[in-house]
Amino acid sequence: MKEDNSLEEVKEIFSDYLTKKKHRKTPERFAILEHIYTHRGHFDAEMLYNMMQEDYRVSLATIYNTLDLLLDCSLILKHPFVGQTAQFEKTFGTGFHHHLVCSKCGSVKEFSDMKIRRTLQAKKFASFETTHYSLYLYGICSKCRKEMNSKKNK
Amino acid sequence: MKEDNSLEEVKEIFSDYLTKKKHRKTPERFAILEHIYTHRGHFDAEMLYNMMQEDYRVSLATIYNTLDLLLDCSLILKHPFVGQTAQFEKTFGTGFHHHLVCSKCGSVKEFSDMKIRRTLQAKKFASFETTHYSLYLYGICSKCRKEMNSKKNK
DNA sequence: TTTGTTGCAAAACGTTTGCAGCCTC
DNA sequence: GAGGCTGCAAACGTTTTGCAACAAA
Repeated sequence: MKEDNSLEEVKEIFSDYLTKKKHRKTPERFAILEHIYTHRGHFDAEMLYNMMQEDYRVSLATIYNTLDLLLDCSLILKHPFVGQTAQFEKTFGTGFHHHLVCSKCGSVKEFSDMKIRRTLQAKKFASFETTHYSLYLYGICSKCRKEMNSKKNK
Repeated sequence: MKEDNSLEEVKEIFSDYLTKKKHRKTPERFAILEHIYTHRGHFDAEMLYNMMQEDYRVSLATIYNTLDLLLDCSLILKHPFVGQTAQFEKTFGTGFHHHLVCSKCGSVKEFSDMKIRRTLQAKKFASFETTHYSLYLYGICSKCRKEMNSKKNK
């Protein structure tokens, strides 16, 4: 699947969703979707706002509004990181991955592990229909580990 | 391990931690710890504050301060649920468990799975020191599933 | 034409901070 | 007695809301 196709595909999904829910297809909404899908990695509302100021001006309120819609139709996901601002990520074309979160500096790295993935996907419940999962490993990244060690030696 | 012993044990851990870090052993800190460990389930700062008003008055600021200390010595953990307020949970005497979160009604259930636990604990990184992990499975709980089915049949 | 959506600014919310007085150590 | 800790209230940063103007259907 090519990047370009992915963008068109995603716009269509959003369009269908808006139609189904009887929401309006405003240029702002599609501009926001487009910026998200031509951007790499995680982002929060303000990063998206700043990024968009250059070529398509929208208000923060509209960004929050649209993020809710995109969440509802699963075109983005909201990360439950412990911290100040809500982090988002697009869901199409990113491949599967888990997250490493540094408890010290809050940095987030991604990793993939097939064994973990298989183990989790195999899990079934009688009275719960799993749609997706999120796995976060917390700890200290190498950068912070170095800083802590050098402080200790003082 | 009995509940009563667990409380004493936990107080000792906290006491040792405070000594080691050269922090003071104030009555407020131990009162907060005690309330947390005689309470079941998840809680947030304000719930704890309201709960404590009855028999030991502390300020919200002190609660936040103490929660940070308890996090630092791993007597509680902070849940990265998607949402407004930070959720905490005690770490001793609760057994290990993962979480099922219903995307429809937001209810949270716990489950245990040794295979998953072992797989995740076995994972090691060269440049990341893992301290803990959190796993959340999202989906639709049986109650919401029934509601959705009965709506569809109308 | 209707009514959902936008931008703006103000409000709300959880959390953090500054500071005077208190109480461990 | 010194300095960390507390309570209070004000400040902070993110997200939500109220409202008038606008534009999609």
